[in-house]
Amino acid sequence: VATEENETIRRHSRDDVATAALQILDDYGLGDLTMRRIAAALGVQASALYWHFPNKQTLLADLADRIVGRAAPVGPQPDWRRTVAEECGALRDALLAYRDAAEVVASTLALGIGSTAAVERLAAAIASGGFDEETSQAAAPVLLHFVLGHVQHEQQRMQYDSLGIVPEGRSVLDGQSPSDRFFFGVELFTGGLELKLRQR
Amino acid sequence: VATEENETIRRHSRDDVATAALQILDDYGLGDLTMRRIAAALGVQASALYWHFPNKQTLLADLADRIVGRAAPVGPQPDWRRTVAEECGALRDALLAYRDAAEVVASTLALGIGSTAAVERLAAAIASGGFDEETSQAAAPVLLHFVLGHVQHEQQRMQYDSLGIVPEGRSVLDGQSPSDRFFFGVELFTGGLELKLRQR
DNA sequence: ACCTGAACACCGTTCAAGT
DNA sequence: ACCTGAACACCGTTCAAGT
Repeated sequence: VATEENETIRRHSRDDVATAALQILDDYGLGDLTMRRIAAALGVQASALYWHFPNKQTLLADLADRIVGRAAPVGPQPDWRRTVAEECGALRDALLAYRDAAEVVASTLALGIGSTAAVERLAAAIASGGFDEETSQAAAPVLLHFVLGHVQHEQQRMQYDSLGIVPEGRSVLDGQSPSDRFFFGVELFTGGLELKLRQR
Repeated sequence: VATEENETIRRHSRDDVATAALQILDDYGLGDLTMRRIAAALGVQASALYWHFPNKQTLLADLADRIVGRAAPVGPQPDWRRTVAEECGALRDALLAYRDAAEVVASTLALGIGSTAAVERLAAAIASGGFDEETSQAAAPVLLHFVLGHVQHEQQRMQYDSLGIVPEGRSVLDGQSPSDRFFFGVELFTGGLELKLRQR
């Protein structure tokens, strides 16, 4: 007879739900990421998800954590500005790995839920330049806002492009790649910090 | 007998709808800004709104334009960095004037709808520092992303505070006001540009 | 020119009940 | 421990029809 440790009667775990949600996010975008759709992908009723997550917001925060958590570790760099740039690049790559990821992370950040892993990594990178805690802690969110805003735009553009829509040929900027523009923005930040350093 | 130029039979204009929506946004927040609620405020069916706006997204874009359009003009300043800071401050004030305004503007910006007024003002301010078109055009969105991200956080905090929720005492930053932190971020940007200028 | 009424195709969430 | 089924209270949007 079947015993209670029979693994085959196991249904879904919290992890299964998050994985299915991440898949839907990447395949269909945030607009199609509904509780009903996630449930359907798991062959389950929407109400079943509420055993694993108290609400959709919490699920989204979990997805945001997973996305940011996949950011590659950054090794030692020649200087602190390079460290910050590499850290931002790693975060950007992690966001670009999932459709609408920047929007997901930005919204959970704005709601004050979700982990502080991203800001902390950036703060640590800045602090490696010899800045005091106060400066690092103040500068990190500034950087993060830029990164999220920039990638959000990039991903929006990707959407348009995949739909064949070409909105307004922006003459001047066409010469630079999104990646170039991104690191230009990062350099503006580190440049500002550099100046602060020199003025001491 | 009544003639067709009788003004009293006039119902609502596009402007009335936007004004009512702006009022609801400020009083109840973006989450409660539904087509049905706007219609109710005007004493009208939700479907009536679709005579004035093709969809909700367009309405939101219009609200974003109105909010940004209310930003105070900035007079001549002692130097370009001050000009940029004042311009950012004016934009911030305009956003702080309406509840959830930063989120409204950010979302329409991300969607690629809505006017480019905000970026253009910032680009002009930067260009006043003697930067070429390419640099100004690349730097302006960077700044805007920061401004929107920052104010979004401020407004989120205001929400929490009004609900009596106090999320995690952030020891280090408590000494600085949101306004201080904002202008610190702006200075990081202009500092980075300043450095670029000196290196030429 | 501006609006109604009714409908369509959805949402997130709750909760008693099942296994 | 995990899920069903049914319901609740909503959404945005369409469209024929009214005045």
